[in-house]
Amino acid sequence: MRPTRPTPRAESFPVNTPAAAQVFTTVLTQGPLARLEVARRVGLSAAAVTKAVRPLIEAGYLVEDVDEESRPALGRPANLVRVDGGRALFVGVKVTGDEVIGVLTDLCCRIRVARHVPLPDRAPKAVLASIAELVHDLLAAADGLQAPVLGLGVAVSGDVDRAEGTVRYSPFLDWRDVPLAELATMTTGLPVTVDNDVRALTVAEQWFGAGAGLSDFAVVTVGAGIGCGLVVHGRVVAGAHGVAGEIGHVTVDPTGPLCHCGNRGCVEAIAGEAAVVRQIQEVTGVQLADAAQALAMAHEGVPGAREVYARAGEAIGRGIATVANLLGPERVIISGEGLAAYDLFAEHIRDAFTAAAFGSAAQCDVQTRPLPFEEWARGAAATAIQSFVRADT
Amino acid sequence: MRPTRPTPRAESFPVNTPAAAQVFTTVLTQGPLARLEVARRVGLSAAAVTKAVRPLIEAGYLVEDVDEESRPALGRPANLVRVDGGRALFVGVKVTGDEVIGVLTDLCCRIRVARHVPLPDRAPKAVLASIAELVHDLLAAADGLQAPVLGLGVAVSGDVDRAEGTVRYSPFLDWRDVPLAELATMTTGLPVTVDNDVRALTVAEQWFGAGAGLSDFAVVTVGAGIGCGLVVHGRVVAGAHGVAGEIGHVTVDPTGPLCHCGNRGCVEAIAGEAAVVRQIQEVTGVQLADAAQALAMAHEGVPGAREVYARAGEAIGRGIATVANLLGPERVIISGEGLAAYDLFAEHIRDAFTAAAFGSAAQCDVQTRPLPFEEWARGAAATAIQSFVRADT
DNA sequence: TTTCTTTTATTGACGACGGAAAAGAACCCT
DNA sequence: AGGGTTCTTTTCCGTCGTCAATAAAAGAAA
Repeated sequence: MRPTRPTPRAESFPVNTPAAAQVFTTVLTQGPLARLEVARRVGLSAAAVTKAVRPLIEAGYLVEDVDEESRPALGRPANLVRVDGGRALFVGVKVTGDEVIGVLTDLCCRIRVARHVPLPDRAPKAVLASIAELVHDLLAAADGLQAPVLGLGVAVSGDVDRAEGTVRYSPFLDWRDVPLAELATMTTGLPVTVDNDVRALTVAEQWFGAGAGLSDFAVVTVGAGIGCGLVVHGRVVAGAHGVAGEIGHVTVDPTGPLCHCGNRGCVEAIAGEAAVVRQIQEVTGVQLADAAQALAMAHEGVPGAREVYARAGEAIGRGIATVANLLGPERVIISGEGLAAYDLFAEHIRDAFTAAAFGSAAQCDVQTRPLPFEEWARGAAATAIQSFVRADT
Repeated sequence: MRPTRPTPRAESFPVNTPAAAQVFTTVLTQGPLARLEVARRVGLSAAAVTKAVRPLIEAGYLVEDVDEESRPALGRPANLVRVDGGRALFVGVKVTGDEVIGVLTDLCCRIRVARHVPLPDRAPKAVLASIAELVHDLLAAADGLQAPVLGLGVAVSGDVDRAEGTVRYSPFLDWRDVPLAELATMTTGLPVTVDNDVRALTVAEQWFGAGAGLSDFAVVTVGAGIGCGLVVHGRVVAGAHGVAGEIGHVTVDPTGPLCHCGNRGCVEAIAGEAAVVRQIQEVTGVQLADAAQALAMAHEGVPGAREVYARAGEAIGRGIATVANLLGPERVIISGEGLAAYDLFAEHIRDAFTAAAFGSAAQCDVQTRPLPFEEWARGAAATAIQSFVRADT
C-alpha cells in the first residue's frame, strides 16, 4: 500500500518487535520507570521487558538509573530505565508565512538550539532553500554535541499527508501536491517526516507534554488562527479528507462577523488574531498595527477593548465545550501565541466552557500552557522522533 | 483491572488468537470473501488465514461458498468464506421510557423475531422483570430455530460503562450505578452486554450497516433527542467521562430557545421532537398531542410549520458540519425515528452541512437511512455479538 | 486431449516472540 | 545471619505467523 520513499538512515533503531517499540515509547514518554512498572503499563510480562530493554541499552538509547529518593522501604530497589536524550538528535522545522523556524532537539525532544531564517518567497523551491540553510546551520551546531542527527521533521499548515510525505494543499503557502518529504530528503540527506503543524504540536504534547500517557485529549492553539489537534484512542486524528480539528470554524454565533471561510460567527472570526484586532479598531476607532498593540490597549483598560477579548474568550470556551461534548477527552490543553492575552480571557474561556459542557463532559481537565515560538518547530521534531521510533513497525 | 463478572457461556467461540478474531470479524462484516482477499485486508499471510478459518468452519461458524457469478476468467476460482448466520442467535433489548423492545437476531444480526412489552415502572427491579419476560418470549421463539442463543445485549440511554456492565447514570430512567449486566445475567442466564443506546446503534452500523469497513464515521440519530455515535480509528468513542457524541447539545444559535441542559440554541432545543412540536404550536396556535400531528400539519402546508422543520434541518446540518470539521469522518449516517419528516428537512440538512463544512470536510459522504423501531434493539444485539466474538481477546 | 498459465488454497518447516516459573539479586528489618 | 520483600534475569517452552514449496482448480493454447 504505502509507497516506500527513499529513507536514508544513518543508523537504525534496534527495535524489531511491536512489544519493544511499546516499551521504548513508554519509557520515552513516561519518564524513568522500573522494568516491572513498564511491564504493568504495557501489559507485558517482566521477562519480556527485560529482553526488550537489553538491546536498547546496548545501543545506548536507554540507560539505567537508580532513584535514591522515592525508594520504598521494602524490597530490592528498582533500577529505573530512562531514555538517554543525548544519544540522538533531531531537527524540527516549522514553515510560516514569512520565516522558517528550526530547532535542534535531543531524543527526549528537549530543545538544544533554535534558529530562524526569513522566508523571502513561498514557492516550494525557495522554501526548500530556506529549510536547507536552516538545517545546515543546525547540523553545524550539532557537530559539537557528539550525537548523530537522525531525522528531520517539517511542519506546514494545511492538508498534509504524513504517510505520503506530501503537502496536498496549503492555502497559506499556495501549494498543491508538493512531495515535500522527498524533496527535503534530497536536499538534506536526512529521513524526513512531514506533517500538519497542529498535528505535529499535538504529537509533541502526546509524547513529551501534558498529553503524555493519556489516550484521549485535545490541544487547542490560540493565535492567528484557532486550531485544534485531537488524540482519540491514543492516536492523532487526521481526518479522512485531510481535515480535522477545525475548531476555528465551529460556529458559535450565526449572526456573528463574517469569516474568511464564508460562514458567520466562526470561533476564528471572533477570537482569531485578525478578528480581535479588527474588532478593537472598530470599537475604539484607533488604527492598530498588530496584535501586540491590541493587547496593550486592553491592558491599559481602553473601554471596549477588554470586552472584545472577553467575547473572544467566550467563543473559544464554547468551541472547547463543543469538542468536549463530542469527544469527551480527558484533558484539553490550551496553547498558542495568543496566550499572551491569557489574563484577559482565561476566565471567560472557563466560564463559557463550563456553561456549554454537557453533563460530566465538564469534568474534562482544561489546562493552559504557554507556547514559545519555537514550540511549533519542536512539534515537527517530535514527529521526526516518532517516525524514527516507529520506523519499522 | 477489569473485574471478571460471572459470564455464563453456553458455548465458547473457537478463537484464541488476535489474528483469528480479525479474520472472523472481517468475514462477518465484509460479506463473503475469498481467503486471499481476507489476508490482504487484514494484513496477514494467506497461510495464516487458512489456519484461522479451519477451526471456525469445523465449529460451524463459517461456511464455504463458491460464487458462480463474478468469477474472473483466469485462475482457480475462489472459495468464498462467509458466516453462517443461522449458527447462533442473540437477543437485543432496548429500554425506553415506556416500553422494552426486543429482537432475536442471528449471528449476522438479521432480525428473526421482534417483540415489545410495556414498561409499567422505571425502577431497576421492574425493568429487569420486563426484560426477563421479553427475553423469555424470545427464547421460546428461538426454540424452533435449531440454534443456541449465545448472548444478550441491553441498550440504555445515558452514561453506561460497558466494560463494567453498569449504568452509571441514566436521567431517563433515573438510575444511578445499577449493575445491570450482572442483574440481567442472573435473571436470564445469558452472557449480558450493556451499552449506551446510541453507541449500540453505532456498533450495528459499524459491523452490519453503512459503516462496515470504515474506520471513521458518525451516526446521527434524529428523534426525541438528537444523538451521535462516533467511530474513530475503527473504535467507538466512549468518552473519558462517559459523555461523547453529544451533538444534541452543540450550540447552533446562542440566542435560540432554552434547552433542558440549561443552554440556549442547542441542536436538540431546535430540532428535537419536543422542540419542533412546541415551536409549531407557538407558530400556529394549535395544541398538538404528538410529533405525528406536527408532521401532518407541515405536510398539509400549514403556514409556519414547514419553516419550523426547515430550521430544525438547518440546526442538524450545522451540527453534522461541526462533527465533520472536528473529526473529518468518511461518512455520516443520519438515522432515527425523526426521519419520518425526512422530506421536510433533508434539503436543509444538506444545505446547512455544505455551507458550514470547512474545506474538504464537505467531501464527507452524508447518507440517510430509515430506522425502524426495532433497530435500537438490533444495536443491542450487535453489542452482544461483538462481545461474543471478542470474548477472550 | 494435453499442456501451460494463472490464481487460490494448503502444507510443513522454521524462527521468533512472549509467557511461566524459578532462581538470583539487592535491600531492610529483626 | 537469616527471613521477608520486591525487582530482575534466566531458562524453557508453547504457539503463532511467515516462508517457500506444493496442490488444486479452472480456462487458454497447442
